[in-house]
Amino acid sequence: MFILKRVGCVGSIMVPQCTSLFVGNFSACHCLSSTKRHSPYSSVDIERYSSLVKAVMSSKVSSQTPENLQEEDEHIYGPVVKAQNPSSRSEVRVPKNLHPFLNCEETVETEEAESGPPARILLNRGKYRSPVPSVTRILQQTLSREQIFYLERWKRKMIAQLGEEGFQEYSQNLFRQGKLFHSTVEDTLISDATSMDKESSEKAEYQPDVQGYMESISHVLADVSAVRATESTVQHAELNYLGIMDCVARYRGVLCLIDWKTSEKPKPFLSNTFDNPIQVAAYAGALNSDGNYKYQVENGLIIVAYKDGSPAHAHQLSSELMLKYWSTWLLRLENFTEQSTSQASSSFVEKR
DNA sequence: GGATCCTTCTTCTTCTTC
Repeated sequence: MFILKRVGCVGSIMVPQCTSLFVGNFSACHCLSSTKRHSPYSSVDIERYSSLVKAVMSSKVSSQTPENLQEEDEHIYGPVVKAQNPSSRSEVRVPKNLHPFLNCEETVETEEAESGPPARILLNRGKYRSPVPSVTRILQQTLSREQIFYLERWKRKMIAQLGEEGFQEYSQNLFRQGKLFHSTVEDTLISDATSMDKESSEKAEYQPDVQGYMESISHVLADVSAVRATESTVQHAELNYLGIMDCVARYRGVLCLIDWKTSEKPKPFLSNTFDNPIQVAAYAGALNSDGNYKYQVENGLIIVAYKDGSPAHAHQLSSELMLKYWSTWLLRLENFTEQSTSQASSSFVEKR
């Protein structure tokens, strides 16, 4: 098989640059192309230029072959992760335990008093790792092979650019900005909820690092009302997981579980947000089963804020979408549980 | 004071033709 890579120009002669398989067999390649249509190659005096063609092909200008490209890729990005075959991909996996998203025993009570400061239930954990895993830990430990591959590749690229220390600094800075942004949003929401004069906070001065992000979400904040909870712990007793949700409030009149995000890249589509919708569904499902909250949520909202102040993207998750992501969450939870049990049993065997 | 936990982010691209 001959693979035509690109057409280069040498002097006034058009020379097809093929992979190494092509070298020394110009006529065969020529025949392939001439069967389709009359091309400029047909007028090339093959005998006369064969040495030139060989010289060009053996030069170091284009020494790439599929073999060394793969080698190079493996060196830079690690071994190739093969995509799933279409038949297995089309199979729709359904969680074994299709737990309801809404707690049917409780009535969906959303009309209760919505004034006063928002609830904030702090995480109260023991001294050592609790047997209840968190949403973040579960999502991190059940990433797909594809996600792990792209994340690792990105990390290697960044380290190549910034160096190990530079990358550490860069990551820490992203986390620091994210945390600062979250606490600033929370402060703003609490002060808006407790203050009668909402206008005053709209002209607030923020720390330079979050000024752009706050500007970015200003149009979203204008649509947020009746904040019921901020940075509050939710726990699903039956499914055994917990987490800290960002916010519950009305967005354009609809009660939503809101997750604030910062991003360097624009994320105009929900698909750009990776596992964020699953995270939101996981928190909402936990909240709906958690007796500390006297209401339930059926909708979600992911707000992606940008440092340059450009308008944040707001991805609203309808109740149908939330159910879809709830189902995905249940699968991830199942995977996590299976992993934990197999790890526990293997360490038990090792100890014995 | 030290250790631990939950978060905070990061991925989905690369060349052919006008």
